Amino acid sequence: MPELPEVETVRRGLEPVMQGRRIVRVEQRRADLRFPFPDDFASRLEGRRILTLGRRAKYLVCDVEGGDLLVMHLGMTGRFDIQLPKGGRKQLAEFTYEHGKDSVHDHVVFHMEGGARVTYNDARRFGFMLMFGPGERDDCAVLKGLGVEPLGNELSADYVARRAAGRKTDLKAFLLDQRNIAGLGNIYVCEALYRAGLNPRRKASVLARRGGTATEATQRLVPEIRAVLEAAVRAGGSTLRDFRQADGALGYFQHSFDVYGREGETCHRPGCDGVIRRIVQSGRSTFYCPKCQT
DNA sequence: AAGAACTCCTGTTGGC
DNA sequence: TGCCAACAGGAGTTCT
Repeated sequence: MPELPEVETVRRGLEPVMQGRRIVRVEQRRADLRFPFPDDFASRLEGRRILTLGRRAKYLVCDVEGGDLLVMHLGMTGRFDIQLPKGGRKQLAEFTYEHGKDSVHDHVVFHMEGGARVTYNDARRFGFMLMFGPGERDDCAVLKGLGVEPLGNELSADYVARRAAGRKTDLKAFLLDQRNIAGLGNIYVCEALYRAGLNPRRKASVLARRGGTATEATQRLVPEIRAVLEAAVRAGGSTLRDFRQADGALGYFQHSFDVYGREGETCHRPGCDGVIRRIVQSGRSTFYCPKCQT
């Protein structure tokens, strides 16, 4: 659920309490999420420092002291809550930690040096945590096949044109496929296609080269993907159902949606009086304006 | 081999 | 109010 902007928002929230800090203790409350936890999950982390807390696409990636790579994915409903010790260096007993009513879905608690607690909660358990040793990290399966990072320099009209060549799938599915561009999800694909004025049902091959250069559609789409993601990161992500920033604050980009969740409402584009439609593609809702997305 | 369908799991929402 | 079906931000696996 969380797409790139939400994961980046979570990363920024966790960074001050996790990066460079030692994990004192790990409470692992069940054997699996979407996948089983790694063997010795807790013991491989306890007593070790998180050297870096990074993000790749929708994954949180931690370099752990000693050479392990910790890879975490939030799935649809994963979130982290941070509890800080009241007044700084106090005892655990003095935490103002209130178990939410859904604490049955608190699956992992990281107790950090300095007293912060970081709790992973995930109702649907589509998220996961995996670890890769020094010899395994280079071919870590979940990260290996990912396409380019949309906010990085590798995303270009040429790259997209190359990936889209000969593809018979529609634009929506092409952009959701993490092997092409890694980090987009249902919401931001809808929003980017809207901004670029492209109909989600068109074939991905409209993005392929014509006569040696990327098409005008591709030239339009690529900057819009960047723009919508950057704006969403600036807004702290989008809050729909469960998403919160790690400090409990709400993201507010959902107020800027042009199409997502706006079925039956009027198109925002100046001069367009289209009505936003919802269709189903690849089993997921697509929202678009049939009048100005062509 | 690409593309589509199915699957995991729980909570919320909307219609009757 | 209760009940039930539809739906939810993801993505690996399995089919055709």
